[in-house]
Amino acid sequence: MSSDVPGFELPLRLLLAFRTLIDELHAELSKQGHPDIRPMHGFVMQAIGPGGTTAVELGRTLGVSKQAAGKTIDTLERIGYVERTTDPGDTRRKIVRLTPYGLDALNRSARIFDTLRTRWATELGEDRLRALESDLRKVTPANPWRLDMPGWFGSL
Amino acid sequence: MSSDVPGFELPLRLLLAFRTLIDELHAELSKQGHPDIRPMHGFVMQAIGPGGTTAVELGRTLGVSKQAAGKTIDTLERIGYVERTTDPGDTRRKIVRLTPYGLDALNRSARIFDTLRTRWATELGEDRLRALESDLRKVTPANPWRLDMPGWFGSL
DNA sequence: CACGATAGACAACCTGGTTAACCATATGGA
DNA sequence: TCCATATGGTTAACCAGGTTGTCTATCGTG
Repeated sequence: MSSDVPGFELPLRLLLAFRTLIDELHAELSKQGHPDIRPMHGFVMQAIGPGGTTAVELGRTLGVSKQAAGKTIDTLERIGYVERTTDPGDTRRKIVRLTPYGLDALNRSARIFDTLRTRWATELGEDRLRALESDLRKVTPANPWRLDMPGWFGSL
Repeated sequence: MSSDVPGFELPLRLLLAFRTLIDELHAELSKQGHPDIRPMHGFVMQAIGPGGTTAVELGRTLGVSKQAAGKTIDTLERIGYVERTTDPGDTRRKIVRLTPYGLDALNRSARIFDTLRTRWATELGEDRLRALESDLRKVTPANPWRLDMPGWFGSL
């Protein structure tokens, strides 16, 4: 049957695995000149992308309200990771762009994640890791950016 | 190499997979008479266990402050999932115990998780799922209850 | 050109964290 | 035995990151 694993273990392990990666990422980022970055900031910056975005658009991408997106942008702006510039073609819009510092954090994050992935590949075997990735893709939504976590990234 | 997967995908998929399970759990719990339960409550109740605990102890188990644990207990008490009784042997301590309603939620959660696991086993194949579980165990801490997520279960 | 739709900001509120301070009770050593 | 210290719990003030509702400014179209 299916219950030799007490129901709670699988979800817990998934969460823990995520946490493990994120914790190590931030320990490393901290060493590499980004001590103030918070776990979700990396995801938000990834969602902003190199081309920039707006608060409304970011909210849609992340599945949170435009106000929540605006607050997050405020924070990111305050600590120097993004900047707001007004769109010359539409003065209502404010384009949010990564600063060089923000871009640096994003690039370092990607490299660190690659390193961590390599470590997992060593621990599990490349084949097993690929299988794991493939299986995770099968059981999760196609568009990974539609996080829809008002409260995951947040309350819970 | 390792970068045919853009670094961010693995952590994201782990989080999404967790989310997927939790969302379906709560959709189902809601149908089964537990509409007010929040995602973390199940984990907290699991951490409380059938024998009961105290605020300080629960805080230690979950890796949050005793005050935070106390607040969570307040909430759980308010919605009827736990009750506080004073310890006759030490009048400072207040034993937190699951109510029958709380126990019911916990039991149903376990059953629903089992059902979801079975669905994954169908989608992925039992062998693949076992491999996934085994691999997750390899890359996560031994004690899954030491969540240490002040801010995961929480801010981020 | 007026009106509806859109972008952004602001306010009030909620949840689940944090520290700090405090009170009551246990407990162990002089 | 008594007092100092440690421990359990509560309260208060704060923070981050969500929510909804309201408001203003601007865009774009009939």
